Amino acid sequence: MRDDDIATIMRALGHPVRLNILRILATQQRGECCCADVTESLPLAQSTVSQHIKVLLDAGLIKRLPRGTRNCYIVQHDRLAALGSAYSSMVTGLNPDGRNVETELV
Amino acid sequence: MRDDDIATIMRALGHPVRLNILRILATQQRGECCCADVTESLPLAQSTVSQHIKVLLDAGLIKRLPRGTRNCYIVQHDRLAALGSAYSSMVTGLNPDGRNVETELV
DNA sequence: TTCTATGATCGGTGATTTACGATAGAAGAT
DNA sequence: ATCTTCTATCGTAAATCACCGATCATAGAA
Repeated sequence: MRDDDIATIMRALGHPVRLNILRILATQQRGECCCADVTESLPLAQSTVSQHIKVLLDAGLIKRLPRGTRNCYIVQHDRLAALGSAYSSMVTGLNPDGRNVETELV
Repeated sequence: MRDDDIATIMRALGHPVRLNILRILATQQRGECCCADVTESLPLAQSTVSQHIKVLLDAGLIKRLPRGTRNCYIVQHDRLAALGSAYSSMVTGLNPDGRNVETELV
């Protein structure tokens, strides 16, 4: 994973509302449906939520599922995991002693 | 770690130049000195680098060490690890099956 | 077909970010 | 004391972001 990709994803995660949206999406059991639901759970306009969703989409952190007249979104857990992976190896690489300060992986 | 803190750190890491700066700082063996060195390693003006450094400072990702006429910076590995920790538990929390997609920790 | 609901997108506003050159202050050297 | 070096900060311009209301396209219902 290139630096640019890491930065893009980090950036997408770098807003509390977007962290919240991920959580809201994940909470919907069966992954079924979301979107107006998300707006309903937040003190923001629909257009604003839609924009935040787009940022998450562009970062590949969620996926769109057209469901008739509405769009549902599901969290891309593998992508989140991939970031964790890339991040951990970056942190490990930064550590001069090579000791794994904490997270072991990859 | 609160969402706001996670978002702040993520955001600080959400720029390729800043990832680079972390790497440059980490590469200086003995953690000794940096700053003009950083500017030298990047195609950016000194003032711009200084601003990026400030973002990293504010996020607690690096620490300033006054060294006479110059300032040196060192990476705060524990802070990086703390984010990894917070991130991993967040991702785990997002996963409906509770299975740990990958990174095990905390 | 016409109506309704959903949600993406457009246009706009104000705040923030990224970049720069210029400046200023502090520490060390002369 | 003066000069030099280093670097934070200021001022500025351009780009991007976060938010909003309004609009438009689409799918389903009437």
